[in-house]
Amino acid sequence: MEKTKRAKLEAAGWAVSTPKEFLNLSEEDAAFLEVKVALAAALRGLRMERALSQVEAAQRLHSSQSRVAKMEAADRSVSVDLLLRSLLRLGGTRERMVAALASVVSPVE
Amino acid sequence: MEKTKRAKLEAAGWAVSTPKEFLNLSEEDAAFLEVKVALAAALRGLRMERALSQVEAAQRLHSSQSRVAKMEAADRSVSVDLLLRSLLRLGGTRERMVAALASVVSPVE
DNA sequence: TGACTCAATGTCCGATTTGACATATTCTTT
DNA sequence: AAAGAATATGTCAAATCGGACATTGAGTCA
Repeated sequence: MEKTKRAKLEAAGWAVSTPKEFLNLSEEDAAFLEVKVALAAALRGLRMERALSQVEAAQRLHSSQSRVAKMEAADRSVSVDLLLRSLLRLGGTRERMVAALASVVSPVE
Repeated sequence: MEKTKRAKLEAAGWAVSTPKEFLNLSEEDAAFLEVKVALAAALRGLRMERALSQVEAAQRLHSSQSRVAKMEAADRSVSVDLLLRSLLRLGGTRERMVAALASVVSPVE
């Protein structure tokens, strides 16, 4: 959640806790979200390393700036498929993908 | 590729080689496919471990038997999102997901 | 301040995905 | 071999995704 939004909600009397609790996510959905967020972060990291603007990245991906922004924000309208494909197209290795996912590894049960 | 189809193609005089070459896949698309196939295999493995039929697995996933079959076959109509969510819902851990992906890890460049 | 670049967000609509159903194929057991 | 269970495959309508465009906001430089 964005800082301003969080502040507004709290000012309005809402107790804002974890995203999972706030959004009523099941354990599985939370885990899935974590994966998505990790991949989104990896994409941003890769783009930064390559010193590309979102516009330039979009060109290489045959996509648009807005979609790149949404990918990096792990937007609802972005699938893991798109994130993986984009990572690979930007030159990410399989190792890198796995490393990104490994960063969220922790027991589920 | 299915056995019968491959046989038919070869009978028709086609030299059938690797899926990548046969289908004209780019390096990225090939890598993406590998990931999908690995996740599909992991799903089947998990279902087997749990000793579930596809019908039973479908019930737990709020899906259908046919879709489970397609998931395990890494069908075109199945997204990585669906595979990941299904793995998690069947009780797969993040470790397991990562392990499945790690099995396809190899240099891209 | 104004012009400019980069990034974020909302919306549209064509394309893809998905649960469901029907049907076919394969496997197992007798 | 026949019957039944398990699995595979084709299709479709509804839901979701994704590229594109417009707009906004935030940061930078002259």
